[in-house]
Amino acid sequence: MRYSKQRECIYRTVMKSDSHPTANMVYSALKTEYPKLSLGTVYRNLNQLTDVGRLKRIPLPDGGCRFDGTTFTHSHIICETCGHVADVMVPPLIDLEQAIQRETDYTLSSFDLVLYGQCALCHQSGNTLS
Amino acid sequence: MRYSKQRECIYRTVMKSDSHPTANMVYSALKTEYPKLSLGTVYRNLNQLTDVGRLKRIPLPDGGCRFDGTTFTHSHIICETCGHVADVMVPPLIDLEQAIQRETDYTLSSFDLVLYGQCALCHQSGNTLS
DNA sequence: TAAAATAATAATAACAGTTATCGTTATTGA
DNA sequence: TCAATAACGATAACTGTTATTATTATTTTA
Repeated sequence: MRYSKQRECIYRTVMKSDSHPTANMVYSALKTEYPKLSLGTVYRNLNQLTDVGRLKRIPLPDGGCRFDGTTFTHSHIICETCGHVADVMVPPLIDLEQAIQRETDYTLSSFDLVLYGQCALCHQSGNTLS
Repeated sequence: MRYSKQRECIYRTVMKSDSHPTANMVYSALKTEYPKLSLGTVYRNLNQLTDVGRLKRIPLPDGGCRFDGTTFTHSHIICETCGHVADVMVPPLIDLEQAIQRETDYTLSSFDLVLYGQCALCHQSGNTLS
């Protein structure tokens, strides 16, 4: 993996963001400073950085996906009203592997826990989607 | 919601399938018997049935999504090699709500637990993706 | 250090899954 | 039975993402 200015910017943008940005959010954040940046470049680099393990991919139920610079094991809670994504450390799911072995013939390798709810802002302001 | 022959077929196809079919799988399963069936109709009805709560949507990490006629609370384990999706009853995540309250300001409403691994067939045959 | 080799880029086309449009058909309630 | 309208089929459009290709930038090595 060769150095590139674009990759460094893209990586730093994800790292310094606390909003688990999408590819498009990264692109928007950078296009003012680097007007010639291509959206394809953003996707390519986010994927490469993910493959290499420097970023994590968060697939969303609507098909989109977000990127996370946090590497330690954690889950995400998504506000069903405004779409904000927050980090959560969940208690270790100790019984999980035993349950898998009991109920299926699968070999477990990893899991994604995605929580849904409403963030404090949307909750207190009574916002809804409809 | 008005009756339609197409909706009934689509619903029954998901219910009797054990493979958590995609919209396209439902379409393929029915197009021989109903050659004039439109893929748009399949999507429209799967979405309607999901909105009404008669089906559940399983969003996959690759952006695709599958549908499930099982209504009771359960999770899914996905074979990373062949893509097969199996049902799993996971032990109740008792400490989850407390962890959310401790760490975030979100109100929890639901969660999706998606497990990844390898099914017995792929495991014993040594299959890999690459 | 200069030149060759080749990753990475920008621009853009292509692609997959899904949703929207619209004229037609089928269900339903009066 | 017939008017109102939900649902349909066919197809266009849309969204998020990946592939292509000619060009540019980084790295290797002579």
